[in-house]
Amino acid sequence: MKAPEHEAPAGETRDRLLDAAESLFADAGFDATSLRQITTGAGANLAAVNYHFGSKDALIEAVFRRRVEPLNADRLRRLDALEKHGDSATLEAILEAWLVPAMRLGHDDASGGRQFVRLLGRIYSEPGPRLANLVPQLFGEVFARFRDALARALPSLPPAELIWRMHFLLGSMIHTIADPARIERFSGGLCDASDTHLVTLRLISFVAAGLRAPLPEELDR
Amino acid sequence: MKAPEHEAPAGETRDRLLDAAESLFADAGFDATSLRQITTGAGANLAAVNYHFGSKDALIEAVFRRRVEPLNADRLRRLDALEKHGDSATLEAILEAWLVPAMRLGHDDASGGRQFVRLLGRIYSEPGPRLANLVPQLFGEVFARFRDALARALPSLPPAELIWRMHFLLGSMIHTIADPARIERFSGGLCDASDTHLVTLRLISFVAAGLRAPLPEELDR
DNA sequence: GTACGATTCAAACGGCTGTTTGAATCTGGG
DNA sequence: CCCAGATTCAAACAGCCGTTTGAATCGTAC
Repeated sequence: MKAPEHEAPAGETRDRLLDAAESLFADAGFDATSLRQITTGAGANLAAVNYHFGSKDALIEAVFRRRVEPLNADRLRRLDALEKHGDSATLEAILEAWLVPAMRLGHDDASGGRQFVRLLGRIYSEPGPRLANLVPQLFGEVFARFRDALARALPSLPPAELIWRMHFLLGSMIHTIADPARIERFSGGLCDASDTHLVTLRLISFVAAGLRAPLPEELDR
Repeated sequence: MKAPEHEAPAGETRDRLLDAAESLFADAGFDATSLRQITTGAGANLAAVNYHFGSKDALIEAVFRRRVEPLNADRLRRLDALEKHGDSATLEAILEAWLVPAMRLGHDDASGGRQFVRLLGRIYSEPGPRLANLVPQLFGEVFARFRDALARALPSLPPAELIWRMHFLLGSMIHTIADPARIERFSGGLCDASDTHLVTLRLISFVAAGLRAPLPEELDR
């Protein structure tokens, strides 16, 4: 009942389908990528997707789940480590625990992480009901954990204002991580996104300052 | 050679096609929206799109051009007004000149602006070569004008670092404008995005603080 | 009124889509 | 050895896609 020891291209069919789908989705989008392209790219039969996943939509969801679960685990592990040290963690340290795992994933050329983060940026702007319920499902728990940690690091910020600022910082991070080459095109080569550490440093200093900004008087009532 | 005085639904066929396309694209995306849906929604014949625009891709581009040109004009007019007052404008005022026109467009229920801004958020993450060259084409000149204005307001910030921070700020703004209801879902109703003025205030105070953040020592060399 | 260009229309084009089917093949356990 | 279950396979399914065509219709200028 088990799969064979050796496969033609590499690994199990199921994984090869996920790899091919991930890469093709990143390049062309979900709708523009056909099951025939995916199964051909994976060296599998056309029916393989429906056999292993049930439908194209279920395949898309599986592509996300495979990467997001380790990503969430990495983020939570770092946050736990921070909170173990008694008093509340630095703002910068919390942001680093959120950002670094995604940044690492996006620069991991060995696995398909680089392709995946491009999808991750699209999960928020993708139209239609296909991914609508996926974001809270995938990230809801981790969001809440980081929100609480940030609230402890910024005790004078009202809860609703914290959510607003987390919303802004999410925008910055997604925009940056999802397409590292974008800023190089955008700046005409003036900016260099190859050094992950420096990008992280820039992004954290930007959003940390935004989080710590004094409340406009008009909102302080 | 001119069109008739009165049309069945409203306005010229060309405009009705753009309206229907804009709304359908916003709801379902470019690929998932068929020309048949668009022409039916516009009360036009299936061949109308290819007659008036040449192809579906050209229609997509026309949808963007129609709204972006007035948006750019509004932004530049505000920036010009700021720079007329002799010395360099406040950081907050420049950001306002950038943000308010888009914010207004997104809350204009009469025209299809509300639908359009959802597309605007997608133009950055949309895969494939279809929109690849459109962003610099539509926004390149206006970007450059605002970059120069920001550079004058932040004279101690190195040029490359300014681009990085503009990149972050763009992420926040796009994320916020493209889907005003997102934060209400995201916050479980705790946050209210209905008051444009307050949202603008929050966003500007966040990104202004980020722009003014001191350079991390590691980058200050 | 008639000729002309612009616009609309119904119909068809070839091609690609996601999914299903039923038989063939493979693999490990009794 | 052979059977049961898991996997693969080729083929076909109905349906929708964007685009093209050529004729019909419209409004206007002559």
